[in-house]
Formats: sequence, C-alpha cells, structure tokens
Amino acid sequence: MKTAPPSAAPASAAQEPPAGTPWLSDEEQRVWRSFIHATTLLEDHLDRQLQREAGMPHVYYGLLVGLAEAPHGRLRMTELAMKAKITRSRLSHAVARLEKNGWVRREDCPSDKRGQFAVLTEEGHEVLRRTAPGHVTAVRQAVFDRLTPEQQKSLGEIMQIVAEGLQPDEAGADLPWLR
Amino acid sequence: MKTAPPSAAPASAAQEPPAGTPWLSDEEQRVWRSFIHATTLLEDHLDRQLQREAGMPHVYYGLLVGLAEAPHGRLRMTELAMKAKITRSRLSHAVARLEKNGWVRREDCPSDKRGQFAVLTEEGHEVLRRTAPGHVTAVRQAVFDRLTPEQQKSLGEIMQIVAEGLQPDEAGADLPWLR
DNA sequence: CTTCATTTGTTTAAATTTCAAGGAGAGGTC
DNA sequence: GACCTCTCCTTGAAATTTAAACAAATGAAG
Repeated sequence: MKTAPPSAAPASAAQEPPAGTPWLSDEEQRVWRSFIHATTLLEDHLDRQLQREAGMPHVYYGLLVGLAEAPHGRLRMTELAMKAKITRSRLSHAVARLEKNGWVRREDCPSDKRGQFAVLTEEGHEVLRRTAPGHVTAVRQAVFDRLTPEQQKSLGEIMQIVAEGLQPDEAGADLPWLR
Repeated sequence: MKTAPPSAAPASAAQEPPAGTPWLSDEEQRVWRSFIHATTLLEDHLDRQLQREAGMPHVYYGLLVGLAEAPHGRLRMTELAMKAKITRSRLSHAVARLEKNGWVRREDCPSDKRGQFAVLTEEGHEVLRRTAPGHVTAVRQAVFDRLTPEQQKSLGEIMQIVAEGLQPDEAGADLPWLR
C-alpha cells in the first residue's frame, strides 16, 4: 500500500486529481513531509525559546526587529505588517500587546490622520539587546550549524523562490494578500 | 549601516553575543529572512486554501491524513500527536473539534483504559477525497512547480536534517518534546 | 462641493493554541 | 495491599489569530 503524504493526499491512491494536477510522487511526498515537520518543529522551538527568554512569541520578536531596522525605530502599521508578512488586524493586536509591555509606542501620523506609527521604545531596544544573542544561538544550533555552506546557499535560493511565488505584490492580486 | 535579520539580531551591530556564538553574517541573514518569509506565507496560503475548501486549517487536515495513513484509520492519541508534531493538549482540542464535524470518532482502548483511539469516520474519508486534489494543487503551485529536481532533492535533505535536529526522540530529552 | 471607492487601522467575536494543572490507570517496589 | 512514579489524555483559562464589519480619512470624479 502506498503511503500518503502528511499533508497532501489521503491513502486512497490509484487515481489522479480530476483536472491535470497529479498526486505527489513518493519522493515528493517525502520532501513535503520533511518540510512540514521541520518548519513545525522549528517554529515551536523558537517560540518556546523566545517565550522563555524574552516573554514573547517569535512573530512579536520579529516585529521589534523590524522596527529596529527602520530609520528611527518607526514604521507605519501597514509597512510593518507587510514587512512581517502578517495581516493588519493581527498587527493591531500584537502592537497593543507590545505596547502594554512598554516595548512599543504608537504615534499619530501628521500627514495622514488615519495613519499610525509603531515606534520601538528604549525598553524595546533593551529587550532586543538582551535577548538577541540567545535567539541567534537557537537559530544557529537548529539550522546553520547543521548545514554545509552549499546547503545554506541552496536553502536561501529555494526559500527565495517560494516566497516570491506567494508574494502578493508584483504580479498577481494585491488586496487579500493571498489566494 | 548594517541591516539586521528579520528574526535574529537587532541593528546594533559592532559586537558579538557574549559567549561564543557569532551573529549571523549578511548572507546568513538573507537566507534566514527568506526562510521565515517563505514559511510564513506558505502556511498562511495553505491555511486559507484549506479553510475555504475543506473548512479546516492545515494542521487539522494533516491529522485526518495521518489517520487515513494508519492501519484502520485508527491511531492512539499520543501516536497521532507525535506523527503531527503537536502536543497532546493541542490534539485533544483539535480532535474535539473534528469530532463535532463528524470527521473523527473516539474509541476507548481495551487493553489500556487510559488510552483513546482517534478514528477517521466515513465522512472524514469523504472530506479528504473531496479536498485532497485542491490541496495537492496548491502545494504543487507554491512549491514543487517552482523548483528544479535538484532543488527539490536538496530541500528534502535540508529539511530532513533540521527536523532530525529538533526531534525529541533519539538523542536528547523526550518529555517536553523540545528544548 | 458632493459622491463614491479606496485606504488605514481598529474592533468584536469566534476559533485555535498555549500553558498549567489535574484525574485516572498502569507499573513497579516494598 | 500500600505507595510512588510515570504515562495518557483531558480540562479550563489565558493568549494569540482569524474573519468580518466598521469608522474615519483620503482621493479621484464629476
């Protein structure tokens, strides 16, 4: 009996999906399964590491980093949302939480009264300085330390391609951000 | 000014983390950034596709597939949790939800009174049959169709390595599943 | 100036996930 | 049997995410 992929097709083999697209081959299934497992385990791992050391999940940490990279630690909500690849709604909630922690502050936009800036506070900078080392270590141990230079290069190219294909900007639509 | 990685170190460069671990190089930062973006976008994409077509998130779909792969569409809760790389707690909630949908049924384990089996119902099988094609198509379009055979192979190897490194079984601990 | 469509960001409720316990049975050991 | 520990799974509350609707402001037409 054929083994079905963890997140693709069910075991009922012996036929293809209606229009065109064939099932995943055994090899493709193995790749896909590894991908799902690796990303699931990795996100869990990083989430816990950061929750423990920094008191926030990985996505939130990414938001602080995103702000730290920006000109004056400031970014319009929409820009930050795009940078982090999350919806504006999710960002609103996240920033509200980070604001309560004192890591981030909101500021009105002078030119556009609808606009809001998310600003990294000094405390925010501090948390990053304090927790970045641990996070980098975790990332290294889980990923880079285990891969050869060639694999790292390959990984970068592959992820770049996949990300581009799902990016809502250039080619396709641009509103619901996906689809 | 150096640009910091999306989820690693803040912009404050010019020094290394205290003990040993160096910051990510520019190239490593690019790779890591691509990785985060790709996986974030991909999971969002698949979640929406499945939510729309199958009325459930990607993880839940994975649970049904996991059961479909098992001998009689049956699996002990713990086994299913391990297979899907999620906590038993999360699985409990998930199965409760899937049970309400009629896709899954619970059964007591005769030999071990603590045990529970999660069983894929006929309706469960049906949902998979109906929605698998669309899911496979989504996965293909987002990933496999965009990669060369060499890249697919490489991706498999890399993900395999990363997953193994985070796997709680063999070497390290085995209880909190991570760490 | 009025209207209509769009953009920005928030808000509410529902769904999902996480976290910390907890209940009950299994498996020793004495 | 009493006792202790571990395992299996569940539970309830808190935190986070999603989905849908909304107010306010912008901007382009007309």
